[in-house]
Amino acid sequence: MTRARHRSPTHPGGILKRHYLETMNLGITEVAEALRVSRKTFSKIVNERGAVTPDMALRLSKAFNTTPELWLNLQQTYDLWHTAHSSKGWMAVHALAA
Amino acid sequence: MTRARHRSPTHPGGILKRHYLETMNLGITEVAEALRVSRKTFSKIVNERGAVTPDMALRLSKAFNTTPELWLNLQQTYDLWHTAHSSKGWMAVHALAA
DNA sequence: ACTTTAGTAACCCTATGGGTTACACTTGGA
DNA sequence: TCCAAGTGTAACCCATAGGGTTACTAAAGT
Repeated sequence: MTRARHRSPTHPGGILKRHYLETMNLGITEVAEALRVSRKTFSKIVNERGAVTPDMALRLSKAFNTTPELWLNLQQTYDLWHTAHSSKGWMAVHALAA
Repeated sequence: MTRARHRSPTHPGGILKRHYLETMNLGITEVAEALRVSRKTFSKIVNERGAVTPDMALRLSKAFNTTPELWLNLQQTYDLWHTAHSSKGWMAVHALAA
């Protein structure tokens, strides 16, 4: 089952900012051009105002030599936590299996 | 890195249909009501014409006593494969890290 | 003081999830 | 045979969200 967390999981933008941009001394404009996306699109993600889509995950994986799953998993964990804590319709669902 | 696959990964709808609905002898209408979503919404997913969202993953996890990650991972793998094979803009991205 | 880099707002377009209603098809039981 | 139930889906409506461009503002660095 979902491990209970008290605080929001890390947004992929935070990882990008701290573990990539700052560490490698890269700017948003620079990376956005390398990714072949608009500066706005990348800026939104880095500042945690946008989500990493499958297409963006593929771009990030090529740029930083990682797996696309790394970024999608971060995004998924983030999204799931926020959905679980902001909507409650799913709590009304009753089990069909034991 | 992404493991090369020749064929599309399984859509969560296929798992639902074969491993849950058919096995447990459940109908779409029945499950849709249990999930508290419209028949159409659930039908689209089962017939692989709709995606499992975080909210739906939570509903499915309660109904079938699984983790929401199970469903989201299936969807993610499916989406990633299709994005990688249908768009190619990401291939133009050049590495910023070795 | 000028240039570069960033954050962001405004606006447009497109895609998609989710709901309701309605129609056509299939199947099983009365 | 006839009807009800279950199912797939189309037509519509609404809201959200990603992505692009342009432009303005602010903060650094040269």
